[in-house]
Amino acid sequence: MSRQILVTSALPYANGSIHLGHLVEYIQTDVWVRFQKMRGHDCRYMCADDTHGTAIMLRAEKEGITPETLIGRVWDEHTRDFAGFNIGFDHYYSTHSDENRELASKIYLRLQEAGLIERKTIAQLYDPVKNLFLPDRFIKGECPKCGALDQYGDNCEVCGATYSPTELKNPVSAVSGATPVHKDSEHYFFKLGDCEAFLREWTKSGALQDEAANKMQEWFASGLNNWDISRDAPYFGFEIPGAPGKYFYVWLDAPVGYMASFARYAKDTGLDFNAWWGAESKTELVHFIGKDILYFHALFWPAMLKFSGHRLPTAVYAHGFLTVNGQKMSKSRGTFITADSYLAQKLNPEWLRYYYAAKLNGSMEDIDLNLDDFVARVNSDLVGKFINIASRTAGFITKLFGGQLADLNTIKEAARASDFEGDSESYSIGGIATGVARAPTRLDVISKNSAPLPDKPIEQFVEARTQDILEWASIRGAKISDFYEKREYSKALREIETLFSVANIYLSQLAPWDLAKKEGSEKLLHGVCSVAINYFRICTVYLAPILPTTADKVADFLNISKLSWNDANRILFSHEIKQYNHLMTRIDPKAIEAMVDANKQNLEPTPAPAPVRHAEAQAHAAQPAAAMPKSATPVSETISIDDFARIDLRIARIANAEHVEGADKLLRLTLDVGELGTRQVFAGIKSAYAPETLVGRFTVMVANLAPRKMKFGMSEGMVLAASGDAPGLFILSPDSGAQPGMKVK
RNA sequence: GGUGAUGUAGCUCAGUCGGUUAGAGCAUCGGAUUCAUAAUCCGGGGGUCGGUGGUUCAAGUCCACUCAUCACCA
Repeated sequence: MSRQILVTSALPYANGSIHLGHLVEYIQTDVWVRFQKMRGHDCRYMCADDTHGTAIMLRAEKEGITPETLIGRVWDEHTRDFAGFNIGFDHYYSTHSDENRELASKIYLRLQEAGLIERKTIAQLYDPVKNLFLPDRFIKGECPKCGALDQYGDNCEVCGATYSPTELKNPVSAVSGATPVHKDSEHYFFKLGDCEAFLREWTKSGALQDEAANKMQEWFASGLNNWDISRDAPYFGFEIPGAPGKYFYVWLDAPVGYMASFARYAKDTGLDFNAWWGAESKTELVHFIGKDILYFHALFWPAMLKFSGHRLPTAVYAHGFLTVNGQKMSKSRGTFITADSYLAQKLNPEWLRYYYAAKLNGSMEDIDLNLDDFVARVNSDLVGKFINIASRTAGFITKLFGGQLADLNTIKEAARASDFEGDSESYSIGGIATGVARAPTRLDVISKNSAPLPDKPIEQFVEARTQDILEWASIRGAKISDFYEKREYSKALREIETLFSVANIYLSQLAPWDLAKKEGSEKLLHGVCSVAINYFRICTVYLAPILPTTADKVADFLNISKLSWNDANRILFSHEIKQYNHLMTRIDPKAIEAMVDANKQNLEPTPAPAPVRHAEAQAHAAQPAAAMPKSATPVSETISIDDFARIDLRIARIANAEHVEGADKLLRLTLDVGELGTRQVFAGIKSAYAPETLVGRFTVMVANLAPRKMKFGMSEGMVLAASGDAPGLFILSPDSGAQPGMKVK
């Protein structure tokens, strides 16, 4: 029976680029969604940008643009990055939408009717210069416990203490540098404490992983506090109905964004919103999230849904974080890798999808991206064992059999031609048991216990054995689909990798290259290669949720329509396939190094903490530089705007960069300046940059600097770079979106 | 600080209700092979299961303590 499933991933915050940490979640979700769709279920994948909050407001202000412009630009970047990794959202929206405003207001009003909203005046730190209440993360000062300097308002990174911002010694506003003052304000609270009985019950509904349910018990034990859902103006968000000057806290309307994204999608496609979100909905609602935001999705969100008359989540699946080479992602190590920089190195997104899948399971454990292991695993398993099956047999089909696969009987005979023996748990070839025996096989269990299992006599297992290698591969699909369903992708891939192995053993045993030299073996040769191609096709079906692009390429190569899960139960015979073109190349480790280098040098002013989403938590990514006065180079003499306008600054793409023979400090850059053509510039940046890491980067150049003849040739401009007393040299980069030739002003 | 999770081969990970000699892939070493965009097959070596103590006929697995790492603390 076909299920109706609405799936979401957490909404990325519109204040930063998508990086490889984010992608764990989107890839995890996308694989699950694609799997469900392949099984024939009606599955819809919703997401959106999370766009509200103080951080967005200040970031836009700093850039001199409206928040709307900022979130529009980030939406473009995010959707482009996601498309680059084949994340197949059915709809990707924004929380800054009419639908979201309406739904958030409606939910709020219903909670109010239910008596779950209360007002209370609280004192908060206030920036008297910017006239702004300060979120915890925008206040810095000395830790009240250990006295460490320059700590955020919620916890100390030195001693780990947590406290409230009012306890901070010598507090300073990170926005203006002013000393914050205490100021009273009336806030609106959602009475979460009143929902405890319901939440305790819901915890047992099976929607949560065991680990998460344990966590909930912890939270219940420490007591549920009411939730502050309002923020004072100025704030970028939705004004609370009936409360002028008060805005919904970003975390209130963020999860409503799931609903709003669907509402818009439903409007556009004619679906019935209430059938999916009404209290009586028969559909499934599945949220994929990071473990950091469990609190919001396991407490606030179900309580909001319940008491506003909506359906509840069927499942909330939390995953762990990404580490790179065993450590937290770090900008200085170059392991804070953006989605964009991965794609810019022409790395295949399916490699990463495969590697993540090989690591992912249904738990909240962190997963590690070990870059050496990444290269090894993709090259040997994915390309060497899987792709190679087609690569090594397709040539025979094309050259000797006119691209035509053998007929059904020939294939069936060839599928039984090896010494292959398999039951559903293990297999052996030539009498040598291989592979799957990591868990005891059922037959082993029987001999170990020296008595047949009560429900299944040993004869059944023997009968269940098949000598048909294709049938065996087909049978294993049940186990694989079970693992996909449970998000145990690493286990699913283990099974699939066992299939690769069997195919290669089969081929080495039947040795088509020998058959091709032997008289009278044409039929067997044809059969063996056709078996291999069919086997490859079955593997592709199992891999398709992880490797959608490759699966499409395989379908094209095999000259068939898009693969569905049931294709693993069919044999393709007497069918013409196309000529084989290589489906996937190996990873060049140099490209990985280059990507890491590129991320090292692309240092933003401040690091964002790894995979944290959402406003206040990520606020220090938007840290203004003005916060702390520094001893600095004195400012140069004042100039007029006209003086400044005389300098023609342009965006340039570094088309080429090379060492200059005989020069200690210089690199020769060829700059693409769009309509202005190309310029040759000698830049004194050899000490800081390897030429190959510069190619393709965007920077800013002075386009109207008088050309200067140098020993090595003409220099037709100048590249802008920052340096100070400390060692280091940093060339400027525009935000993505800038095009060569654009004027900087 | 409190709570939860994790720690198994050089690397990445399996290991179900405690049960023979702790498994796989990669890496490494030896052999075979040449159809394959150097990719496959066979075999070998490699382990104090973080540490200490306990329960048990039997502990990677259960218990206590301890060390390290990670996360959460609204």
